[in-house]
Amino acid sequence: MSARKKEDEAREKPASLKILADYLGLCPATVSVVLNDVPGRSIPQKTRDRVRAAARKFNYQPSLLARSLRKKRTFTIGVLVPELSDGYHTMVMSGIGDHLMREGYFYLSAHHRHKPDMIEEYPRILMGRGAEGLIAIDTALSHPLPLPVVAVAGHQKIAGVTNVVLDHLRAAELSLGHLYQLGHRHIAFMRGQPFSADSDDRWSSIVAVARKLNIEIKPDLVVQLERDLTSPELGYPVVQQLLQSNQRFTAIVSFNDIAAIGAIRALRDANLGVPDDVSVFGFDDINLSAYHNPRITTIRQPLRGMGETAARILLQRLQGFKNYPQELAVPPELIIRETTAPPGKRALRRARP
Amino acid sequence: MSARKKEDEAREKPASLKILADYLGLCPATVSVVLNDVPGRSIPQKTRDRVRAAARKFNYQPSLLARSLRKKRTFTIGVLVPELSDGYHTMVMSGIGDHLMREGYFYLSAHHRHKPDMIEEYPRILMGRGAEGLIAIDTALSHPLPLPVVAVAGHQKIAGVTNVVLDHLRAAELSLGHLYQLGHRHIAFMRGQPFSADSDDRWSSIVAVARKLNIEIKPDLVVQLERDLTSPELGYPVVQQLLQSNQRFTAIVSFNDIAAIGAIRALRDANLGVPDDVSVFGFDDINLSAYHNPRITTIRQPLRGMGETAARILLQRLQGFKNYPQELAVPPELIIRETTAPPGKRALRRARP
DNA sequence: TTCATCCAGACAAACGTTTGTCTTGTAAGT
DNA sequence: ACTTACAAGACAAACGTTTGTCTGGATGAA
Repeated sequence: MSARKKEDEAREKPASLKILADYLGLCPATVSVVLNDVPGRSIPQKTRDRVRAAARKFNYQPSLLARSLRKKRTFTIGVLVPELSDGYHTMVMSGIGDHLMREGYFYLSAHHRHKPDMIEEYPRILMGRGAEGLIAIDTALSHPLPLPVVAVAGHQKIAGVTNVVLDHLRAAELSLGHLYQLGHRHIAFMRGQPFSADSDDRWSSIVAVARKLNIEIKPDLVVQLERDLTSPELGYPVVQQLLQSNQRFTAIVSFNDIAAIGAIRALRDANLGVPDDVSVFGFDDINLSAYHNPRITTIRQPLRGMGETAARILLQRLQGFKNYPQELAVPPELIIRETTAPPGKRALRRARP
Repeated sequence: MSARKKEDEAREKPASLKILADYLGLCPATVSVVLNDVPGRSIPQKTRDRVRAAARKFNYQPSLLARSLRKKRTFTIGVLVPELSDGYHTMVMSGIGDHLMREGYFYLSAHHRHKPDMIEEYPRILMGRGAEGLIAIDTALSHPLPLPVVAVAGHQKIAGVTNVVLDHLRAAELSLGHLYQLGHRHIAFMRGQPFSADSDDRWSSIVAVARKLNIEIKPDLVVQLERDLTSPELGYPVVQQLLQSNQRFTAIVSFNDIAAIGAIRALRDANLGVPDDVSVFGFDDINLSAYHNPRITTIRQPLRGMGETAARILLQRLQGFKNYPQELAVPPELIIRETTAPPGKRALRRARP
């Protein structure tokens, strides 16, 4: 009986303020005042209780649409992301979502698959839907927008856009430093896809650090990722290509962990052991890197933390905080596992036929 | 100059219908009529052109808030999900997002981490925010809701909720059939966490198929996942526990691929080879299963397809389609890779000390 | 009694749209 | 010249809130 009643209530559409007011013999404004605890209004406690009881009884849920229209606050953020099923993006989104929901905001997400027309169109649509601010993950924004924007892994400096980025120089120091210390001098590199926001920064940092360490970057040992994939298949063919060049190398610096997994597989399929013959260095430290076989040595990006940071900055900006940073670099962390070791002999032997 | 102008426009907040109307010397209603191509209204082409030109000039973007309030359509869906960073959920969400955006809908997602009070609260909030329907992924809804709901991997039959589920019986036939055919008779099982919607269905299907195949399920060879994790750490300790029981088994049926990876690692750490000593059977076929070392034999759930199906059904229901199915089972697929092989000798030897 | 005060709540306008109805002005038909 | 008809657009109400102002009545003080 009581369960049945509860069920019925849950089935009903929430009542409007007017219905509630009619039922109570009050006017909608008064009901609104009570339910929102508007200060400076004198409503006797008895009436307040009646109103609250009725609200419960009718399962009243204010329409955020109407409220937003009136108050010009929606507590909604737009999130732009290239792809929903990718580990990097979802990790960042997870941090974003955590922080936003904790602060009472919701978010609309839109994925654009790096298509420029969508990247152009979605911010407008999201604004039309009341987004108060935007967070863009790995998205190549091209011009300023009339609302606060925070970009994660954005590489452009755009007015009004706060960039939350990894400290790529530090990351390159950690990765190349580690390999150098192990004794590697002949290192192959994988460059990220042109559409990926981090690609250029990460590459120029590597170039800078390699120069500092006196590591030569041979053009033949640099391969370029092209495909828009989120599976290890990404890294497989380029490493095959690398092997066919027959150049000597003892280590590969992969663009990310996913590609590193593909790289390891390509090496294995070519009968090369990791790390016995070739060391592989990942990037990101996704969930699975620690459980891959062999466990992947990598640079950890605090992805969830970057998402939270992005959300936090955006909310601060929404609250009128003016002196927001134009860029915020977060420090990477070196995670040494099993895919790196001192240079192997077979790879060298193989390179001198 | 032109670029500069374009930039300025992009910086401006979109103008309202009233501003446009004032500028044009028309009334807002007329402008609305033109921009929406309302049929049955006679507006001369000349005026139409003027209106459209002005809309472009002022970068007009209709407020979906206001429109929704008036039309009582928001083209917004609420998505309930336990966790944003999990591969299973994001894969399904990816399918959902694809279909919804293709059809001009946006979605608000909310993650609840399996907390009952949030699962109770969020649907209300999402409704308040104008969600026309809900998609719940792996979420234990407890009662009917006053709007169309589609559940992916939901295990309850609830009025008004369409369940999109995997055909678990078929999945069990495929997995156990495969192991049986290889010669396995002593099989260990991993049961999913109690809060995971699929756990019970999957288990009862396994029990049913095992009975049919005359495979005995020994209580000592059944371990229960408890922790709310999305990393392989999930499967590690339970397999250690299994090994300590010192019971003979030649194969493990894991609850999912993530846990299978943890299981493989636990076996390896106990000096047992996969599949030489013990076969491991996964579930889900996540991106990385094909690239894990060894490649994981598993059941593929068409996750993205399930997401798309869920979104499609929901949209059909929103369009007033009444004869929607109460449940829709999608067929799994057996993916044979490297973690299963005929029973190993060492595992048997080990079990008879 | 006569103000002034204050309480409780009503009233109205506004947010930005959409849509049904009404009004003008012009052109065509008789 | 007088309807009739239609084109072009104005007008108003509505969606569900919020918020500033206003009012009627009760209460208190002088």
